[in-house]
Amino acid sequence: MRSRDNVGVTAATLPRRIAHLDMDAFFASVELLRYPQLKGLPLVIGGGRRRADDQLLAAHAGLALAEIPLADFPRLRDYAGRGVITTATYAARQFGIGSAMGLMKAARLCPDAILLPVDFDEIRRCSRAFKAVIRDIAPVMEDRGIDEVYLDFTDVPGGQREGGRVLARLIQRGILDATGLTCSIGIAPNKLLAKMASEFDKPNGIAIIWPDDLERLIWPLPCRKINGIGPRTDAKLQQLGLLTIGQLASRPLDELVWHFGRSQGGWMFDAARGRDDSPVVTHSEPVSISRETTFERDLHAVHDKAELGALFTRLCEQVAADLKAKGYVGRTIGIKLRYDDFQSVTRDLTVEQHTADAREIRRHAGQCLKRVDLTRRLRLLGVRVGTLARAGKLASAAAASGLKAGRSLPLF
DNA sequence: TCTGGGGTCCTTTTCCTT
DNA sequence: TCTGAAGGAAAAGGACCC
Repeated sequence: MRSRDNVGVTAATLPRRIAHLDMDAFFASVELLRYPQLKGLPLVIGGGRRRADDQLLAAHAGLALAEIPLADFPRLRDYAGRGVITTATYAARQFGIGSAMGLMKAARLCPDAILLPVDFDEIRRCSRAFKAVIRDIAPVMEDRGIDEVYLDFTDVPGGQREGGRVLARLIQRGILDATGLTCSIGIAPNKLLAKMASEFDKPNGIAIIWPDDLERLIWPLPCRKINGIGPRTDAKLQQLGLLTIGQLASRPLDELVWHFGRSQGGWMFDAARGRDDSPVVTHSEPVSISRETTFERDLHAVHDKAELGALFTRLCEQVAADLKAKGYVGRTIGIKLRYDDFQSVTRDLTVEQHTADAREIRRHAGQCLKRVDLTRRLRLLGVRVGTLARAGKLASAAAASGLKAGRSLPLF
């Protein structure tokens, strides 16, 4: 029996109703609001080292954005550099273009596709706007990044009606009115299933999963559809002949633990059965703050010493600025390098005093740099600060200790 | 062929102390 | 003094996500 309307039940017996909301093609949709003339055309968002549309905007100053002629938009074929695609519209995907693909490869597949850089300020503004709408309606919200959230409908008034569909519709309408954007919502007894459900009816859809839908709707899906099974784990599962979630669910716990370890094996065993009791987390503190950059061309620690040194300093300054802007200090300072063969290494160092000072960060990060092989060519350099604490709580202690600004050491 | 940037979490290794 | 066990913290790497 299915009780889809739970009018009159007491709070203690309300079944969990968890929603996952995912904005539809968020980055591309935000651009289409500005440039409606691009609707239906192959559009790629990404790159961004150079603002490909700067010239466009400069050349048409005074003209409404919607009136800029199509012929003047930057095309994929004109791009030179190392970027990857953040997102592509369906029209672009028809050419075989997809997220995370190198832009140079995409340019070969569809040279005429329009290329726009990610406008993070605008994206963040839209993100705040749609989340504000949601919070007004369903305040138990877990932020899962720029374009998606989990919601706990269980105790929201009306959250149980039609299994959550009524509330979901209300949220969709509110977001559309406030931002002009559409989203897809999946509702299920837990986050795991809600996340899968939100993909069932895209775009602008609502999908509901009930406990007894597991075999019919979930088990035929590939294992990769489980949030947490990525390309590596999926390849390993395929080697074991486990292609679908149903096949995964057919394996005993000890077999999965044998192949994947206690933690991951146990988790997969539950996930394949649609079990997940993780809560909707409404508040979280950051664990680390970092900045990294991939160079236009591979650099060498000796031959490109000046350039690398300047980049390194800038990364430290950016991390320091980010820490200060967000009100944190940290005491684990680390670096990340990527060599020309794409091998990555990290080194870090935990110090006594928390800091958000650029010179201090550079000094400790410089110590880390001395512990890696700098004879090979580099393609990426990053700086990270972890073991964070709220700046305010430590401010007085730092002042009392008479913290001195560190001397910067010659590096590179 | 080509592979960004900013994160989190987990596992394994290493080092230190008792 | 040497050795080993055990446990914890830090370091390093890897997988995954948006």
